[in-house]
Amino acid sequence: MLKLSKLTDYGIVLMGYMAKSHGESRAARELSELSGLPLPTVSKVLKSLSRGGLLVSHRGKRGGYSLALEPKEISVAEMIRVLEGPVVLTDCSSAHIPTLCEMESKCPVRGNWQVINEVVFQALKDFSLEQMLEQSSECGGQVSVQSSREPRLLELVKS
Amino acid sequence: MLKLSKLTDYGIVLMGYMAKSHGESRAARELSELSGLPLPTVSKVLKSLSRGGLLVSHRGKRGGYSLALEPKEISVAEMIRVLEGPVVLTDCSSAHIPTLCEMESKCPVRGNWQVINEVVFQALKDFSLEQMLEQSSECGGQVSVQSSREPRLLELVKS
DNA sequence: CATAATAGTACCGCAAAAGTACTATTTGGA
DNA sequence: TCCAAATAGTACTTTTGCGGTACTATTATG
Repeated sequence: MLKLSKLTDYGIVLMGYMAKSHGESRAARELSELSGLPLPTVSKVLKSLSRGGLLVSHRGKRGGYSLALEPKEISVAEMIRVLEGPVVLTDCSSAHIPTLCEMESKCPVRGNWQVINEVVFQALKDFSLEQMLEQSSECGGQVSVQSSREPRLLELVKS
Repeated sequence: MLKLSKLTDYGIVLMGYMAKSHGESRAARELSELSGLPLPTVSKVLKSLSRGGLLVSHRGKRGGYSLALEPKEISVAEMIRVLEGPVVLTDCSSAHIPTLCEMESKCPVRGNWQVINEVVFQALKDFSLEQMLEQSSECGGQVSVQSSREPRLLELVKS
């Protein structure tokens, strides 16, 4: 379903918590309690984010993680890339390695995947962590953001 | 990696072959030989596309499949939807069912996933099967479409 | 030096994808 | 009328990779 993995989902949520308390260092345990996610999982994800350069880690007692950049400098695309690799929809379009798809010569859609990837990537790149924290513009963010926006989405998906 | 499943990839390639010989009915065996994909796999995928309304099937001897719509009327989004379900990046944004994410009340990024989904979906919707058949505008489509375009993609992904 | 945090690694279970096989059904043509 | 060739449907097996967990090492604070 073109879905992100759960770990990626968690990671973006955790980045959201980090951004909300910007500047402050937070331990994995804290974030685990805040988010309700199991500690080992949180640790794993934070480690990835740290290795990917989106968080900086402070070891030792009173250690923790803090954001490496401003929330507005961090794009959704970047978080996805760090958490589950580059944004590419098909194997054939990820062929940096010269192992080209053996059917490439006769493939009728060859080449155009990369255009699509680029478009999707741009969409994700233009959305920053800061923007993700904002309340949805319409429907000030009360009870049911979901149900009020759902028809629109559904309409699009079903069309 | 935000990747499509192989079956979906195959499906879109097969739709490409169908579009190239527009109007003509093609049997699964033909497409299997054209594409080099194993026949059972091709059958499976064509069946899905048929059930999804993108192909029409003709049974019996001299049967086969043909396109249900004009190539320009079929979007990449539609093919993806038929082959692997609606385009939604996270579980929480697919909640038509009122089983909202239990962490929703405290989720810092709540609501905005739907905006992102919509953007991605639009990008995929605006790309038609017809467009996928066109040669890439730059680099007339000779030997190495890949290697000539790859640096651009890489640059984007790495940024 | 003890404590509390991250870093790293390795492992296991499970679910979904991918592929395959088999049978039923339909249709055209000899 | 019957056979052949095609799709339809179902069910099974294998594999892959995600998700989760445990354990150990390392680092820094007080």
